[in-house]
Amino acid sequence: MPYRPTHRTLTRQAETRRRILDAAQTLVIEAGYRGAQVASVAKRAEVATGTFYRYFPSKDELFAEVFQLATRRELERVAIAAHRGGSVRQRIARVVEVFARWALQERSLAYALIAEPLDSAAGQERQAYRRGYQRVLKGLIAEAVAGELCAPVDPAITAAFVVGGLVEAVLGPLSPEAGSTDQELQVNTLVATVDRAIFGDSALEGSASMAAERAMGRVTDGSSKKGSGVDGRGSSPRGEAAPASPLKGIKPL
Amino acid sequence: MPYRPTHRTLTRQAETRRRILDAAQTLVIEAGYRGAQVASVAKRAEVATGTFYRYFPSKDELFAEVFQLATRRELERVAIAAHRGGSVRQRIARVVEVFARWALQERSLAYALIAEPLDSAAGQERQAYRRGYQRVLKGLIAEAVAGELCAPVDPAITAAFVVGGLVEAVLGPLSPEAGSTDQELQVNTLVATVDRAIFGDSALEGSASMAAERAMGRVTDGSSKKGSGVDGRGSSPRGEAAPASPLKGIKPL
DNA sequence: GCAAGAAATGAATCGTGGTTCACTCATGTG
DNA sequence: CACATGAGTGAACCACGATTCATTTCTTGC
Repeated sequence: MPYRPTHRTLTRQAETRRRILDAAQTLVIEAGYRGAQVASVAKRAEVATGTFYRYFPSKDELFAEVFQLATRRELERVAIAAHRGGSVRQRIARVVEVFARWALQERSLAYALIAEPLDSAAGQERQAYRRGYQRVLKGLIAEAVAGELCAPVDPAITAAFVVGGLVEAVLGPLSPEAGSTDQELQVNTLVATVDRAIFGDSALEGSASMAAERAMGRVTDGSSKKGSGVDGRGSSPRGEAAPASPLKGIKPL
Repeated sequence: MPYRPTHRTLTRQAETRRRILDAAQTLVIEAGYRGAQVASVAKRAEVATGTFYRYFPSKDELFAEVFQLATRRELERVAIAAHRGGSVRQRIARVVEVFARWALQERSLAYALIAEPLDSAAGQERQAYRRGYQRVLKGLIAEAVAGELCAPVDPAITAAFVVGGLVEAVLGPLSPEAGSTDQELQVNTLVATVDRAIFGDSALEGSASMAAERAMGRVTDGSSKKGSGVDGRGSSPRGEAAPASPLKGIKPL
């Protein structure tokens, strides 16, 4: 009975599998899901396209796994942030902080993971992050409502609102210039905004992450006028209170 | 010089053009952009595919126009809501209300217009709505900040946050069951949430739309416990304050 | 070294969907 | 009516990208 996979062989195969997964993730980060064709992934992993199908049944399966790995890793961090001690309010602030910091840091991956348009594909899998994140927030908000720490808002709707808001605010204009803004400041702004959306504007009590307090401190700081320098992109020179036609950029026709 | 288009001919051509546009919009509403291939549009408009290219240079151009028409129509309504009298706070509430009500009513169109993943295509055009809507809110928020009616938040970031939040909260789970929730209630909840996110939780003063006040009134209504019946989808039976693992639905692997 | 499989390969295949084009039909003009 | 020219047609074409498969190249056990 000639041939039976030996240890060395199995090891090499495992390595190949990992190489393909890595190549896929790298490509997603560099070029988005759209730029990650099977051919490119295979090339990057230094195998032939045919070999790819020896390790994965389809492209979808591959990316389902890629997204799952990244998603799981990140959701775990968020979950931890949600459970480490402190008041609900502090925990919410921490969760937002963890998310915002990660998204700003690993912008490309975060974008591919939760914001990039991908029609069919592993789209289902991809939504796991959003859903999971929403679930964490929903739990925290429900806890706050139950403890009468905030107005009796609907946890599900509010959680959805917050997640959508964060994603848009952080990843919305995925313009070329990435580090154009003071990250720290942006994170604090978002923490404060979420805090206000859920708890209103009474001052944050405890300590812990302090992020919210810091940002809100800026707020009561009489020196600031508005605009505050954080702009998301150096768009309009002034945050004019003027109407600013919403139809700009839309051809009259 | 034989032949020169007569009036009747020109009229018929204009009609054909409109038929194609209508067919395209209808298809987008019914099947999303993905289900709107040139062949389908042509068939629906009762012309041959070749004829289509006699009226539009490309599929992209067609949908750019389709999106533009819908976008412009809707943005105008929002802009009007933003300018009709009342305090800034009231106007913001009205803008949110107009948006939310429209999105809930014309769910499919709204989804295709601002939430459906569409990779390349007329994607640029499509973003016009989001951007325009953001611009309106940014203006209003800047006005509020200038008048010191709210904390000196960053108008751009806050506007992005609000738009993203609304889109997610209204169109996020575009599940089959559309009218599963009390629309009015959902609108009020959102108006209240946005109001809180921008102005904190002091009571809304004026009158006008009153939507926010109504929703906030519910809030101080001692009878409601939490959950409030509005859930976005009949997910978990109870909005348990418990952790609720965020990793649910993600295979261990 | 050698035969029996397994693994790797990449060119060919297939499906999808936008775009073209050779042709027919309709409509004006003299 | 006869002809010129635009309009309409739909089958063919093309690009792109996932998947397959006949062929070649290892691996293993003797």
